[in-house]
Amino acid sequence: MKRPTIKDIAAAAGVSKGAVSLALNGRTGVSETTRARVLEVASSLGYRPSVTARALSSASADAVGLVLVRPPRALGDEAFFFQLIAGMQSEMSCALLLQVVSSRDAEIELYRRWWAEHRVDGVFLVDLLVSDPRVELMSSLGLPAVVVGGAGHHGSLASVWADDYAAMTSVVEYLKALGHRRIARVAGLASLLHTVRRDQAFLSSVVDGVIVAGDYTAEAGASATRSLLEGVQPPTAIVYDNDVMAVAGAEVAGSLGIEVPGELSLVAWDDSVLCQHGRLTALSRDTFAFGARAARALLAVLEGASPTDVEDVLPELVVRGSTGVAPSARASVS
Amino acid sequence: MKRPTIKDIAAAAGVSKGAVSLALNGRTGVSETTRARVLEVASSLGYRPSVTARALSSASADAVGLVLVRPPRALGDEAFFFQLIAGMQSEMSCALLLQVVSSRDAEIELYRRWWAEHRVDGVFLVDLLVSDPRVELMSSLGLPAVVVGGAGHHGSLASVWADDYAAMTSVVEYLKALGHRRIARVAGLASLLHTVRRDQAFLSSVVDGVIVAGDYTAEAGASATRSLLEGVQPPTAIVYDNDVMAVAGAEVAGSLGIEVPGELSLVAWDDSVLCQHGRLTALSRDTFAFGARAARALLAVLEGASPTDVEDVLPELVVRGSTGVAPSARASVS
DNA sequence: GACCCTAGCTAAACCGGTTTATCTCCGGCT
DNA sequence: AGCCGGAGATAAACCGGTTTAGCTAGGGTC
Repeated sequence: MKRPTIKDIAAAAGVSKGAVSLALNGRTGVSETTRARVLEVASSLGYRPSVTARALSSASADAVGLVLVRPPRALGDEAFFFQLIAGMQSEMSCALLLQVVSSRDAEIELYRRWWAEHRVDGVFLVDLLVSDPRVELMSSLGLPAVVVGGAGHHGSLASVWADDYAAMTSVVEYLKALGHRRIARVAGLASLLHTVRRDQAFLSSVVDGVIVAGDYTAEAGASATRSLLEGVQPPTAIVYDNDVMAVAGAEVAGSLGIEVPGELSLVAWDDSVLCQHGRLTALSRDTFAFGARAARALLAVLEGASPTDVEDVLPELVVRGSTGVAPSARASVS
Repeated sequence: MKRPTIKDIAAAAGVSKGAVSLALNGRTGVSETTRARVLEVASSLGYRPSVTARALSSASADAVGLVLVRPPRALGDEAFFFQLIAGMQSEMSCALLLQVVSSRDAEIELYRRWWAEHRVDGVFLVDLLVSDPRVELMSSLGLPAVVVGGAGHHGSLASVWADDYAAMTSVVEYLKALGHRRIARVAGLASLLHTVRRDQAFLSSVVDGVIVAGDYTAEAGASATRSLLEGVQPPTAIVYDNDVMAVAGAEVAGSLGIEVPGELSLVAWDDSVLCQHGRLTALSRDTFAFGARAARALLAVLEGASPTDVEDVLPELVVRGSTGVAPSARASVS
């Protein structure tokens, strides 16, 4: 089986290849009668232009790219990215080229390759680092890109982000209002920009705070929680950087016989079915909508709009059963 | 910035384009000394071949495709697909072209397009229907494909599958051994092949069974469970077709004051963090490994191996707190 | 020495489009 | 009548590779 090409149409319509190209792309240079005839022939032959061929002559590749740096096995548990991708897809008519690599270097190499090969029209940049070489790379390559989730301005790149600083501050204020003073934070990867941002917000608004590093896995959440609770001065509240660590932490607290929220309050960052069923108070944002917004931003850039920074709505704290008045505060009240 | 092309290398090495192509692809027709020189020049210039251009002359597209038919919003909750994709990626060196569409027709159209445009070297087919037009399409197009999750033989296509029939039978036998007689099944979409297969297995091994249709959403799981439990003769055990529906069902049972597993046993199909935290007995399979296996199968087909049917390991029943001896059986014992 | 074969390379066509240069024809203006 | 301009079309170059046909030089054979 063989698909019709532009040459077949040209022959069938009795015109040249060039004329067909002009006609199909709605450009001037052919008469309306000829254009109509060409379109007629094209549709009757079931013609579909080849993106591959078109990409060769420096036009659109009809795809955008996303590279995730992560051990593949860990990826499956992170609903965040899948939600994000689903949201992106909802706003995109073109395809998404997705590849998972295991190192930052491989990621950069891949972006170079995709660019060199005209494989994508633009890319999403996620997991922004504190000083991210990709930002510089994109502008030097001239590859349209949207920074997803990195607060602040990034060179000439468009970005879509949520205000992690304000969100963290609001969480801490909420806990402080409940009487909590000794508050702990189980953080995500220290190399990520939003981790630093949340760290800053946490430290500047908390009274007596401690930060433990984590890596988003259940194991990290459990061990961090254990070390915090078995320490000399255990906190009365813990804020986790994702849902998986928070649920694991809740389990550890339970196994240690510590009552939630009576003796310990827990907050998860990013809501999910997991938090809903664990009755965990969580900082909720609509990741699907976030992805959709990112996709729109990228499409806008591809259409020539000047890159803008779009701030997402502030994450909202969904209070469930895992947070309550601090034990010390309650003691002084009673 | 401009990437070096084969022409640049030819000029730098003082040979023709054709010779460079032969040299780079390890084909005969150039002397070893010339080949060495060309490779030298190529690497010093940081040359990367353009897949786009290569695809034009009917070679590899260096990508495989996956189309998901689903309302995008619903996708994010289905950890199954993300696990699957993560597993696929772990075994693939090439990129995955992913697109979510909303109708079966759009899916077929997309496969046609990708094929016509040489955009992918092969595709994965998921969510196999009872009589699936895609199977016929693939062989008529000559597009290499792997059927993922559809038990049985599908024309000339390779397939990777788990034995749903045997798995369902083992679940029912397990429940029967616990004394359950009135067993219900909350099924997935009736159009899917594996749903039918599970239905058949369920009906042929159960004594007094009833099947309620669902669509994998929490809402469907909840309403199906409610109608079952509020019926005249409520079942003593329910088997759900996925984790989301099972967890929702457990919640409904709780809100109705029905004790699990005292009065009602629950089993989920496909294990997940959700089941682990809900202490739900679940039929567990390694979806990540399943995806990896599918990827290997596709790569094998691309390399010219004749298509084979690979049977995945049988899902394993992980018994947790949601299943126990049937109430009637217990009554007769005491 | 004539003949043939083959290794090693080049030139050119080809893939399916886009884009530019060129060519023709027709109408309007002075 | 002569000139200019623009619309409408074509041929050809181009994108970056692959592939094929053809050319040349050298070695072996009789």
